[in-house]
Amino acid sequence: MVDIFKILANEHRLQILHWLKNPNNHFNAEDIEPEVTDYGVCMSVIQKKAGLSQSTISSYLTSMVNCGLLKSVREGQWTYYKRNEKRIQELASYIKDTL
Amino acid sequence: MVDIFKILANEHRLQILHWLKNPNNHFNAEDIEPEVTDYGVCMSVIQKKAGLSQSTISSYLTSMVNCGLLKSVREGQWTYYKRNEKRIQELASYIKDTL
DNA sequence: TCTATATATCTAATAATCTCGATACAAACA
DNA sequence: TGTTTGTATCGAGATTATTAGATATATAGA
Repeated sequence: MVDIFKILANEHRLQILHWLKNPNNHFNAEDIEPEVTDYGVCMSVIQKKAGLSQSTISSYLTSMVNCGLLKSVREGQWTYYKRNEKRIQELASYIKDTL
Repeated sequence: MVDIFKILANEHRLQILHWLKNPNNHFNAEDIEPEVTDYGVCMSVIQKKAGLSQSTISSYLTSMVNCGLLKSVREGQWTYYKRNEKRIQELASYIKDTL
């Protein structure tokens, strides 16, 4: 559980999580088709919006997948990321009932 | 919100929050009367249980008060700490609905 | 095969956090 | 007033996080 909080203890990662809640509200679907799909949003699109380096975003996203907050799918040369809503609700429940 | 997650991103602080959820289950009320009261639990009792230095616990508790997770009351030479349940539930709601 | 694009990994510099001991302050009490 | 107990603050060394650039890998297309 500490590991999840460590991931959330960063402005940029929180933002990414928020953007991915409603990708169409935060990423311009017209400009970036087909990088926003049912699979999620691909790294380069997230990276451009975040304004951090590609290596930083890559390691952020990897860590978010590792702690279960995101899921990823590799499709050709792209890796798509989406939220793991189940995990996020589990976190909310944990704080509500157990923390 | 990031600041709250930073506070939670530490094993010891998480433990303290958990101990204070049910102080009587975690602190021996007989040994330490009257340090566990309606006001909460005093610092020295928390410090002894945590096994970290007094200065560390003091700054942890202060930071937890500052971010709203705990409330404190000074009574004579003691400072008592208890959870801010309202704030904790707000955090759970934020994660559930907004994050 | 050569090139361009997307992603992943490695290395390193800077910044922040962790944690302690020393010390200061504050209250209780002999 | 001097001493003890509880708490707060300061300064510093060790550890961890942040973040970028360089480089490697993988895929798609000319």
